[in-house]
Amino acid sequence: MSLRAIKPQHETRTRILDAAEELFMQHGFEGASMRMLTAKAGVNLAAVNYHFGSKHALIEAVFRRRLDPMNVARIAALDKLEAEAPGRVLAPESIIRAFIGPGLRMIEDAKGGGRNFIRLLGRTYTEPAKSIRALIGHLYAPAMERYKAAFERALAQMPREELVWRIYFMFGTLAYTLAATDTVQLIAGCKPEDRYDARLLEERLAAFLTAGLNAPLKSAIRKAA
Amino acid sequence: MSLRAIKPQHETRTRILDAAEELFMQHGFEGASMRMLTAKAGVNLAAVNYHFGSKHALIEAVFRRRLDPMNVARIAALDKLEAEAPGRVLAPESIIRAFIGPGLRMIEDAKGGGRNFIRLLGRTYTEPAKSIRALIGHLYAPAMERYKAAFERALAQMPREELVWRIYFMFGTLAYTLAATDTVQLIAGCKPEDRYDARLLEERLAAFLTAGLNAPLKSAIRKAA
DNA sequence: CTATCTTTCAAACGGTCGTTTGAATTGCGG
DNA sequence: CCGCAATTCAAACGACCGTTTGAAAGATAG
Repeated sequence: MSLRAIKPQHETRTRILDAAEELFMQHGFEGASMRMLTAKAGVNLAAVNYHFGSKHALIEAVFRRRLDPMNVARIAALDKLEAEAPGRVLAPESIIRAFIGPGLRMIEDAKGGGRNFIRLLGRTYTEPAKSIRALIGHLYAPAMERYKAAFERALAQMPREELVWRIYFMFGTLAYTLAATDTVQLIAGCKPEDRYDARLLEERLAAFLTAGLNAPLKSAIRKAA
Repeated sequence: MSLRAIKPQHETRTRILDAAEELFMQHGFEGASMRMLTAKAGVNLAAVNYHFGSKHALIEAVFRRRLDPMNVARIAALDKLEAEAPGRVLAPESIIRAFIGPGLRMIEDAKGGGRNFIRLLGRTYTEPAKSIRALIGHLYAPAMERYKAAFERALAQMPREELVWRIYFMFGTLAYTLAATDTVQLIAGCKPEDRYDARLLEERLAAFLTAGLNAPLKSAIRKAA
C-alpha cells in the first residue's frame, strides 16, 4: 500500500516506450523485434500486444508521446511571435528559429531519451513504409500549416512555387541534421561531441537556413513561377 | 546460335539488380525479401545467392553499379572546373553545381531505373544498419575528399569548423531532396510531377545551397571557431 | 555425340518474426 | 478475507525469413 507510488499507473507502458524509442532508433522499425524490445524493457513478450495492441500501434504511441507536445510548442512559439508584433510582418529568421527551437532543445535531453527520439524522428522522414510516413505527415500537419502560412506572409513577394521548395529544402536540412548519422561524420571528419551543443547548432542552422530561404531569385526560377 | 545476342552474358544478374533497386526503394532492405525480389525479377529464389553470394552482397552490388560511375562523374566535373581556371579560386556555386549535377541528372532516367536508385540512395543516408551506412561512406569517400578540399580552397576565409557544418547541411538538403518522400509533399501540398524537372530543380537547389554556404558569419559562430 | 562446366530449379533447412492463448499472479474494493 | 478485474507469464501458433542442397537442364568445347 505504501509502495504504490513507486509503481506508477502505467510503468510497464513507459518502460516499453523508452525501450522502443532507443531500439527503433538503433535498428529501425523492422530491425527491432518484439523480443529485443521487451527484453530491454524488462517486461514479458506479450506485454506490447496487451498494452498497445500491436507493434504498429506501439510505433504510433512512440511518436505521439513526443511529437504532440513538440508541435504544440512550435505553434505556441509562433503565437508568441505574432502576439509580440501584432499586424507586423515577421522576420523569416525568427520564424525559422521558432520552428527549429523545440526540436533542437530536445537533443539536449539525453537522459530522458529525447535525443534518441530526435534521431529516430530525423530518420523517419525517409522511412520506406508508407503507413509510417503517413502517420508522421498526419501528426505534423497542424503545425506545418501554421508555419507555411507564416512564411507566405513573411515572404509575400516570393513566388509560391519557389517558397514551397525552399520550405522543403529547409525541412530536409533539419531532418538530416537531426538524424545525425555517422555517414557524413565519417566523410567530413567532424567529431560527434560537437553535434550536441544545441545552442551553437541552432546558430549555425538558423544562419544557413535563413540565407537559403532568402536566396536571390535567379531568372530561371522567376521564369518558372 | 543466332539467338545468343538476346540473352546477354549476365542477364539474370541485371534482372536481379533492377528488381532489387526498385524493391529496396519501395520497402527498404529488410522489408524487401528474397522471395519478393526474385519473383519480380522472374528468376529462381536461389539465383541471388548463386550470383551474388548473399543478400548483403546484393545490396552492395546495387550501390556499386550506380554510385561508382556517379562519383567518377563528380570528380571529372571538378577536374574540368579546375582545368578551365588553373590556379584561380573557384566560385562556391560552381563547385556545388558540379557535385549535385550527376545526381540530379540521374533522376531523369526514369526508364533505366536511375530514378529508383536516386530515391533509394537519398533514403540510405539515414539507414539504421551500420554495415550499410559504412558501405555508403566508403563508396563516397574519394569524391567527398576532393570536394571538401575544393570548398576549403574556395572559402579559405571561413573557419574550418563552420565549413564542415555547412557542407553537412548541404549534403542533408541534397539527400533529402533526392529521397523525395511524400512526407513533405503531403504537408506542403506540392505536386509530385514538378519534382522531376531536373533542370529547374538544379537551379532551385543551387540557389538555396549557395546562399546557405555563403551565409554571413554571425558573432556566435565566429566566437566558436 | 560426349564430356565438362555453368546455370536453373524445387524442396527443404533452421531460425526468427508478430501474435495469441489460457493459466498464474497481482492489486484492490467491499 | 474474499472475489473480481487487471496484469504478467511461459508456451505455442502459423508465417515468413535468408540460405543450402543436390539433382535437372542448358551451354560449350573437343
